[in-house]
Amino acid sequence: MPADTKDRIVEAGAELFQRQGFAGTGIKQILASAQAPFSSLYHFFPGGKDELGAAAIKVSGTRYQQLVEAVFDAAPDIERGVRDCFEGAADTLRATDYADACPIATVALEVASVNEPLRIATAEVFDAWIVSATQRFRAAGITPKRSRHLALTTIMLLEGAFVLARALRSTEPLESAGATALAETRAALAARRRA
Amino acid sequence: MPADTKDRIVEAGAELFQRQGFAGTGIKQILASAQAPFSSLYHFFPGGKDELGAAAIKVSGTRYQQLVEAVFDAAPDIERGVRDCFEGAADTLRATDYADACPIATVALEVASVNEPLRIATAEVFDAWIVSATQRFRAAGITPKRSRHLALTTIMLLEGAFVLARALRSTEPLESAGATALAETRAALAARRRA
DNA sequence: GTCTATACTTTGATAGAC
DNA sequence: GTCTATCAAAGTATAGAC
Repeated sequence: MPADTKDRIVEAGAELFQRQGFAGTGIKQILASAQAPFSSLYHFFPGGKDELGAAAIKVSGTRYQQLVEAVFDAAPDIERGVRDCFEGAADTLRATDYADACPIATVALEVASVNEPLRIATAEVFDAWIVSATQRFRAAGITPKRSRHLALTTIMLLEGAFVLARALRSTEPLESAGATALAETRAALAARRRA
Repeated sequence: MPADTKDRIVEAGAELFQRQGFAGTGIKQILASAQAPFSSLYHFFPGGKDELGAAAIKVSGTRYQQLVEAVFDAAPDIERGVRDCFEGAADTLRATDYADACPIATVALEVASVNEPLRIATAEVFDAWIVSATQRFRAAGITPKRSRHLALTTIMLLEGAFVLARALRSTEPLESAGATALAETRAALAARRRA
C-alpha cells in the first residue's frame, strides 16, 4: 500500500494498464482508482498520460523481475526455479480470473509502432529481464551464448503462454510452456556437464 | 484488394487493429483508411465497433493460419516447415519496420478481461491454430498428446518472440525461438522413431 | 447504399482560485 | 498540493434526406 499520492497513481495506472491496456484505460479512471485528485496527475506528471505510462511500465516491470528472482532464490536449484515460475504464473492467473499475467506485454504490443518513448520503456524492461535471466543461467555453469538463448526462450515461452492462457481461459499453455522450458534448461545443463 | 465496401472496411480494421490495437484505433480512422463512407460501418455492422472487431479478428486469424499452412505445404519436411515459419516471420517484421507480427495478439491481450465477445473471437482463432498445428505434427507420426504439446509450444514461442521482437526492434528473439522450436520438433520426431 | 449532419459521451489537458 | 470549472478534440453512435 503506497504511502503518498504519486505512488498511488503509479500503482493504479500499472494495474489498469496491465489488465485493460494503455489506450483502453483513461486517466480519470486511474485517478479515481487511486483516490487521488484529478489535478495531481499533471502536478506529478507534467508529461501527462505518456509520462505516467512510462513510470508504470518501469515500476511494474522491475517489480515482476524481483518477484521472479525471489522465486529462483527460494528454489533448491535452477530447474526447480524454472518450474516454480511457470506454476506460480498459472496460480496467479487462476486466482485473478485470468487478468494478471505479464505486467507490460499488452502495453508493449499496443505502443510498439505508435509511441516510441513508451516502446523504449518496455524495451528497457525486457532487456533487464533478459540480462537477469542470462546471468542466472550463467551462474549455473551454462555458456554465455547458450545462457542468453535459454533466457530468451524461457521469457518467450512465458509471454506466449500468457497470450494463449488469457484468451483461452486455461492454464494448459502455462503447463506446456513450463514443460518445454524445463526440458530446454535440462538440455543446457547436460551440455555443460559434458564440457 | 477487396472488391466491395464491407471487405475494405474489414481489411482496414484488421490492419489497424493489428498495429495499434483495438482501443487505440478509432472507427473514423478505419473508414478513412478503407475509403468508405462513415455511415456504411453501421450499415454493414449494426453491432458497431465490436462487431467489426470480431469480423476483423476472424478474417485475419484465418488468413494467418492459411499462410502458415502454405509455408508447411511448401516445405520438404516438417522440420523445414517450422524453420521457415520463424524465418518468414522475421522477414516480415524487418520488411514492415516491426509492425506486422501476430494479427490478433495485441487485441487478444487488450480484450481478454474486458470484452467477452471479442475474447471469445480471439480464443476461437487460437483454438483453430492449435488444432491445425497439432494435426500437422500428428501427420508426421508424433503421438497425439505430444503433438498438441508441440503445437502449443511452437505457437507460444512465436507469440512470445513477437512481443520481444517488436519491443526490442530486433529479430534475435525470432531466431532464438525458431531454434528452440526446431529442437523440440526434432526431439519429438526422434521419440517417434524410437517407438 | 450512401450522403450530410449531428447527438452524446468520454478523452486528455489546462486555468485560476485557494 | 488540491479544488472547481472548463476546454477543445476525438470517441461512438444515430437520424433523415437522397
